[in-house]
Amino acid sequence: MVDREKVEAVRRAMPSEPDITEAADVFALLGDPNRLRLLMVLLEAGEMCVCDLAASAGMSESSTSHAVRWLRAHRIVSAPRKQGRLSYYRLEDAHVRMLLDLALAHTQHTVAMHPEHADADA
Amino acid sequence: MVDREKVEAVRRAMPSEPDITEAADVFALLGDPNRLRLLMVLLEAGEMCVCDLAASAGMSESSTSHAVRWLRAHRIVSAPRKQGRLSYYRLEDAHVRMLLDLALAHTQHTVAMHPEHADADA
DNA sequence: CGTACGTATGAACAGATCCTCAGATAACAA
DNA sequence: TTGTTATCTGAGGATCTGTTCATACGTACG
Repeated sequence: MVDREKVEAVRRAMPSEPDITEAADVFALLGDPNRLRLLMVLLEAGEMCVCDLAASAGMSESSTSHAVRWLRAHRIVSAPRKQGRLSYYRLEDAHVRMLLDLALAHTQHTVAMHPEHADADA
Repeated sequence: MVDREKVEAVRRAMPSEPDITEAADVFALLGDPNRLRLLMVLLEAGEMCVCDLAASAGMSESSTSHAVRWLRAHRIVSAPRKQGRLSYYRLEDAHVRMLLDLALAHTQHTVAMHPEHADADA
């Protein structure tokens, strides 16, 4: 008992399959707490080497390296700027930066709506 | 060989753990192509019953129901408006709506930067 | 009442995911 | 050179995810 007409209209307006899977890939990348933490660290720090990333995100250097590799493959972080033995990474993708900002705004939403935590006027 | 100072500064500026895991949860929800397709359908259609959602997204009604249940648990889609045997769902979360819009903008980014596909001025 | 339909739910299986461990590579120092 | 450090990479394995199948629930219509 499907509304053929409505369904057809919606299907025509849908993004292409490759676009959907690509978007889903990016969201999935942000969907892991450790990777998300790494990206938040980069958002804050601007540029960091693997060992500092690991320390900041509280994860092992190995899994950090794996995660960064994954993010690099999707052009979310840059290729490393190598300085001696250190590899410095940066956030590359402006859209992802916006997604992270939005997520932050969402989490701070409650705070924003209850500003009595700040020194309001008393 | 960790830069203690930098790491400490970043850690202090980080969002709280619950906020990060909550954000990661939302991103993970959007990270599945089928769920993302369902949400895109809702973004386009405004409101839809399970069978039309399934047809529009090209998935089985069972997995659609499972997916919607999951999205419902995270307040991303509304509780169903029941009309007879049909359950109508809507996008509930304004932030998620923004995330979806951003994702769409990203996928259409290439097109936007190469407007020669449109009748420019010639 | 009983049947048909739309939806909801649970179990179970296949596939993906992410971590750790171990080893490899490259740059620097002695 | 040899040893040490920072990073990278692959394999193994525990865990999670998402689908399908089967079934149950509630509503409408005879």
